[in-house]
Amino acid sequence: MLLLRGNHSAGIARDARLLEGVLASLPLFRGMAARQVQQVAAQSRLQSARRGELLCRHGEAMPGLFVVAYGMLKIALRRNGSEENVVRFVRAGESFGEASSLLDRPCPVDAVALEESMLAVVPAAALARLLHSEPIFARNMTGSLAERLLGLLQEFEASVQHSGVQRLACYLDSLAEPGALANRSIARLPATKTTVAARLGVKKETLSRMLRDLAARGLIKVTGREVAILDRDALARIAGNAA
Amino acid sequence: MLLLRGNHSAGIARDARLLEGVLASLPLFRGMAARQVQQVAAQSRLQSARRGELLCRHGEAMPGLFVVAYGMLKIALRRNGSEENVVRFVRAGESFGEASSLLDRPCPVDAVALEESMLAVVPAAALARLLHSEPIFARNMTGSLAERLLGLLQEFEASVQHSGVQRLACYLDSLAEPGALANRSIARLPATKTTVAARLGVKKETLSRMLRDLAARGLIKVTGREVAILDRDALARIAGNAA
DNA sequence: CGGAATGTTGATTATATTCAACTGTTGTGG
DNA sequence: CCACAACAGTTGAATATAATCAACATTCCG
Repeated sequence: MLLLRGNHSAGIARDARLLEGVLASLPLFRGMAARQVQQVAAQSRLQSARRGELLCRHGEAMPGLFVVAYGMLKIALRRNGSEENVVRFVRAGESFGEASSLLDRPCPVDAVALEESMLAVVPAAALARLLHSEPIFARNMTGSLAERLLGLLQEFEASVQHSGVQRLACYLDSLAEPGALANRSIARLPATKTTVAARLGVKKETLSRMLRDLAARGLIKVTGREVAILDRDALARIAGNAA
Repeated sequence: MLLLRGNHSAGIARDARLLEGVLASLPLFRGMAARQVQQVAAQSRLQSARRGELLCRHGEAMPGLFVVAYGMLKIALRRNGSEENVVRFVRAGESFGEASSLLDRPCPVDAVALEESMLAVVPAAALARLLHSEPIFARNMTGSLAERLLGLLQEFEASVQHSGVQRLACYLDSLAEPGALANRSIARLPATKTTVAARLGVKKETLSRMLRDLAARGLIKVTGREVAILDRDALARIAGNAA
């Protein structure tokens, strides 16, 4: 068992509690006895990651299920050199790597920390054991995988059938804070514009132009990563319309 | 229990056997006792479909898990009117609808029979029961969903990062018969060119032009739905290269 | 503070769509 | 069995969308 903060027993105890807490809050372990979750935690390890650190490279063996305790990751498909396409962001409390861990397949994507992050890593072997011994876990897992599948399908649909602006409009809407007045809101981009562009499946130049044009039409106002949404209805109309 | 061929008891018996055989051969039910599979079959029904028949429309309630006994389906995303994008073809022995049945969500896609087909339909409720009572089934289901997820991810990758010709080259290669000489083979398109175009994420005109150009370069020879692959290596090179 | 990373803007180009006209194929009812 | 309508496929020209290239501006950490 590798923990991070060396051999100070106080640090270890703190880490163990963190690990347990992170796992317990995951939908995957919902409904399981606290003792069971403790056992899983005992088989897992914590891993910290600095900004830009690669947690898992495409084609490498999958170390296991990653759960984000704090920080944020991007899951990206890479091609020769610098071109990449971000599939999704993984935020605190979310996980990735279920499918390839379960099937013991090499990692199909790159996972990169976008900021200082802390992760719990549950080894594939532990997952396999749980899958056989804990029916609740197996059921939770089917649910999670099914959710992920439908989500990816939706992503696929958006990327294939919507234009760049449509995807942007839709994405901004999904980021919009629920509060505030009906037609206005604030969206805070979760990463650099370049990375958000990759998430939307366009180049940074294209995103820049799209944002400029939406701003010129008075629908939004961009200030760094803050995007003030001035006319949410119009934005939704763009997101939904053909062309 | 609705069976198809009316009340002739011989027909019913035949249908019951067909149903059972179809389910038993499905990876999802691997490792389960014959008696269990029989029970599932008893809760399921057969459904025939003519060419072009819509089995399941986007947004409608999901009747359950569909398993193709014979024939072929396309799973497609539709947008206003006629535009569509084919996610995958479902052949005999394959299934679809696991995820949305399990989560009891509306059907995320359209499913259309491409030819005279016969399907087994396992109601969502039966799946839910199995998931709770049969640990083997739950495990099989995680495996199937994980496979599907990785497959979709790969599909996603291809569609986002490869150009039209690359996707075509890759697809032809995947259809190529393994036999014959090393560098030559035959690929038979599973559907009309228009549908294959939708599968590749391009319009029929674009597919037509791409095929013409590949033929002009001597890499393939097209005769109706038959595509003779004359230089498989060159094709693979196109599929793999950037641009 | 200074250099690297990030973002903007314009000009040009690549890729695929759309529109339109036409040809070929298929399956069905008279 | 043929005629004919519906569907499927081809081709060219014009167009849309976003990528690429290049130059410059800004921001952010270290």
